[in-house]
Amino acid sequence: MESRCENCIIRQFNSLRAMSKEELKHVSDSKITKTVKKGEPIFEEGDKLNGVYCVRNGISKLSKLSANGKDQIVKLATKGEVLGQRSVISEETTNLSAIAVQDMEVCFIPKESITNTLQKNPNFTLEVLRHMAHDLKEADDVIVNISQKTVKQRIAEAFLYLKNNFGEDEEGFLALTLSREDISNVVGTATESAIRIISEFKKKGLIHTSGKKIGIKDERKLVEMVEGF
Amino acid sequence: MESRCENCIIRQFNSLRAMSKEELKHVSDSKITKTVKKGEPIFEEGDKLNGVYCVRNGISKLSKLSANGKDQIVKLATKGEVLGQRSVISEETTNLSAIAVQDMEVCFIPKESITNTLQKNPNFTLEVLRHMAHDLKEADDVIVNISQKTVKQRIAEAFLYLKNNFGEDEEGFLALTLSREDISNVVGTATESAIRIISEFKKKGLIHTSGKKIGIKDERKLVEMVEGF
DNA sequence: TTCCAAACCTGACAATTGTCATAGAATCCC
DNA sequence: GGGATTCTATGACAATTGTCAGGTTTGGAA
Repeated sequence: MESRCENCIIRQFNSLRAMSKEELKHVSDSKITKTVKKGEPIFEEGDKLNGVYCVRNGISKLSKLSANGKDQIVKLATKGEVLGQRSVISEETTNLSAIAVQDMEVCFIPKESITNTLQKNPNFTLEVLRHMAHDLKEADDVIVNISQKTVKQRIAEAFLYLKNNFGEDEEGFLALTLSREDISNVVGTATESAIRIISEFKKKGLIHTSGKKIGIKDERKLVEMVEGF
Repeated sequence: MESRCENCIIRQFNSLRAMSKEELKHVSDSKITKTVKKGEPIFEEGDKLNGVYCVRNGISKLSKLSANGKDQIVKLATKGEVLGQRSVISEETTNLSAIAVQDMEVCFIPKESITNTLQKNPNFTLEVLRHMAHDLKEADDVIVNISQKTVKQRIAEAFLYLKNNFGEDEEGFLALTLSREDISNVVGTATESAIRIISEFKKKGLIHTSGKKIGIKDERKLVEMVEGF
């Protein structure tokens, strides 16, 4: 894999593309590439982050622990996304945990590179701002969905989301396989409820499964369900 | 009321404080002060915004309509907050409606003043970024609360939030009086459920009411309830 | 003041969802 | 390969929440 940020394609997908050559060079010299195995944390809620993590490969769940001991998954981050930005910008401990749901490769970028650039390069700052504006809009959508839709609708929506964002494998299964527990943590429900609804979808022919893997069979009906029919 | 932005105290509470004198002068020359009566919209979901609105007085609810016809209130904005920033920054139509829940006075600032400054003044951009980072963190908290807490807990939490953020009047009632429907739209539940729970709280001596007005009587028990006792 | 519409409230019931208990299936590790 | 552990699955039940269908109160306009 390319080890210089200047040549890293991933950069095209995130705010780092607004950095100047010299800034990138500096980032590249100070960055550390890490591998994170499935199930391992990149960072955990409450950590003080000394930098951000640029995802080169794999997928991470960003979650927050609630008082009753359940995790709520707030976002799934993939190739090209930068984790920990918010924490570094507001100089607070992070409010979310980032845990790999697949083996990952990430680049740790010390916060100095980021904060320096934020102060000097308005284009970069603006680019980061645009990304955050987008995230905030998505968060608003999540709020409305969770509060106004039934668990059934939210699960149907989650499957469609997984298909649209992470695609399918050759056999027609969702490329990103989440445990039943993770699925329930995405939609904000009990694991048993999620399992039950998955069984129901299977019986109705909306999806097919093989072990943990889930494939979408009748996308149209799923869409209708999300919309409330 | 002071009509020049340079002298407006409100500015101290938001990102406008990072503007230079000349930038502020420009904003002040192009701004338009408007009054908005209770119940009237400042803008509505889907509108293309040509600027942002700086709240000088009063309170606005930011809400999003769901497929089933119910509004979900995502945030309550008060004096000093700037509405519509996200939409202007990402150059998209707004995803939220802003409706006054009290009579308001707002300053409309054309987007050119904002976008120009965003490109030229990194301090301003960084300041806006910090605010948005904060909003995003709050949105994450809302997601976790809504999905992991019961309606009862969320209503208790809403009352505490209203007290902490908007205070109480001389008689000990919450300074911001919301309709029962608005309360239910904040916590994401049916209006009847909200009313029922409010009655229950009253019976248990946690709150007292007078018409629409609600006052907190036993803050400690409300806090315990939110935490799950 | 009086009337009307909107907001508030309550009951009854049904649907949804969570909890607990238990069992089978898959996976990991030695 | 076998045993332990984790994940998946299902049933039974209870709790929560939503819906519908009335009432009552309140507030504002004529």
